[in-house]
Amino acid sequence: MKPEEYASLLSDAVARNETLAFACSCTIRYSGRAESSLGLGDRIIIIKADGSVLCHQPTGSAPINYMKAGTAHTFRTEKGKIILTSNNLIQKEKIIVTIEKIHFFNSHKLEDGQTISVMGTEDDMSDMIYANPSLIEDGFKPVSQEEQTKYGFIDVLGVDKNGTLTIVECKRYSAELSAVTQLRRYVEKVMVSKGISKVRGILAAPKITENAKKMLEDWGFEFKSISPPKYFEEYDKKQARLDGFG
Amino acid sequence: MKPEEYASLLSDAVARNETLAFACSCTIRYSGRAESSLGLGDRIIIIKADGSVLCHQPTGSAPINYMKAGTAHTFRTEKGKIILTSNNLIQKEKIIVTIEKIHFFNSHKLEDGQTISVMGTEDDMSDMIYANPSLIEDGFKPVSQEEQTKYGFIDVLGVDKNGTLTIVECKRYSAELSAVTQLRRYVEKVMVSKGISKVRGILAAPKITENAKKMLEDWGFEFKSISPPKYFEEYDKKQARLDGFG
DNA sequence: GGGGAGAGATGCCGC
DNA sequence: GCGGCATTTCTCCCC
Repeated sequence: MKPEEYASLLSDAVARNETLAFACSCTIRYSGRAESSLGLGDRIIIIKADGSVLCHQPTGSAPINYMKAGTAHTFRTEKGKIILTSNNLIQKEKIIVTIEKIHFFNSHKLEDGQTISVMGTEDDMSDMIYANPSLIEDGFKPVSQEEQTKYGFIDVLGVDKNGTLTIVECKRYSAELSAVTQLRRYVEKVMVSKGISKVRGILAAPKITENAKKMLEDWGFEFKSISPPKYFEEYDKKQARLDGFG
Repeated sequence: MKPEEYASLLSDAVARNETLAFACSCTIRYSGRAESSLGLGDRIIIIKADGSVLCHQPTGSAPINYMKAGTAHTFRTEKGKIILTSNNLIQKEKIIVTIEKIHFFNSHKLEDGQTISVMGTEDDMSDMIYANPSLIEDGFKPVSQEEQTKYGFIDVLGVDKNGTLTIVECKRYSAELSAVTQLRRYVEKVMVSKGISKVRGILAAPKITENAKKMLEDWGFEFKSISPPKYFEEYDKKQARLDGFG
């Protein structure tokens, strides 16, 4: 197929609000929040009906170039090459793809009204602690969840068995230095805003790095090893033989 | 085409180490670090030669499900449906895609030896400051870049015109609360490790949020408005009429 | 729309 | 491999 024919084929698919997927040999240039340049090679390019575009190299899971919904796309030809210009006026961003050869192309009108449901997040973790406070320690009583402060959001605010105000910061993965400074920020803010001199800080996570643990202890805070809940995992152990998922 | 034929077509393409791109109506289930479930709808699925897989809904720029390189993929049929099972034993992760209908399919062997070059990053910003220290203030002299400390990496370490040790933390976007706590962590660490009571902290970014500015000032630190450098932007203003990029 | 924080973050680099 | 951290982060939620 001639470049001119491909260009109008691609243009028409975009005009019909279809989702496009094609593989090509191309160079890519981006200018916007940052700037990038990529030499000649094979890539997969996807343009969605909402205008978002993704450029993928043949390896790796992250796109090499991309633009958000609301981007306008035009195809033209120049010296036997197809040139895709993707422009987002609001974000002041632009991608130019100079295509030497198209390996394959397809497009289709896609429909999807579903929303993903995810379990095992940090929210689920704080829900679990709120519902089962002894996970933190005996006598711990949650007072509020997602407490708003000027200096940030507190995951779980509670009182320990001695009546001391206690702030719990949850992390679903290994807690690092930034988790400790985050906790410290909340503790300091609560001490000032409530005029209390003693506030406990607890970092709840599956594990913590060495440096973070040191910094945590330097500040008189505590670590409690807790993992986020996973519901499917339990379910799947029982259902593995029924639905083959496990 | 029959489901069985599609299943072997897809299997063969994976076996030949090609990159696959197909659109289908499907349900998706994920289990691994967390767990997710997605009902029936149209999606684009890409499987790369390195084993990485991406599942995209028809809108939005982020994949709804994905797995990294090293994932094994098998296609089989069950009750007229094609079932893709993607398994990563090392990461203990699994995706199951139950495909009702394939809208289009393509695959191709892709080659790409290029590496992207990005400009306007935080590194470029600290390079710029190191090369042109007066951007911070008159008399500022950088001492080292990317100074390693137990509590993190300092972007630019320098001395001001009065000989006071000064730490500069760069952000390429708007500086928020976490940028202030990061700077504070470095300043405190340097004060302790070098036994100095007076260390200046400067946050260099295009802009800063209201709350971050307050916290910054509460801690006696300073803000300096600096943006990351962009080369194409300048070039393109001059070249706009020559290469059409601008 | 801005701000703050999580994410199945990802990817990079350093030790 | 872990750790610390930037990212064209993206996305969500709340003010």
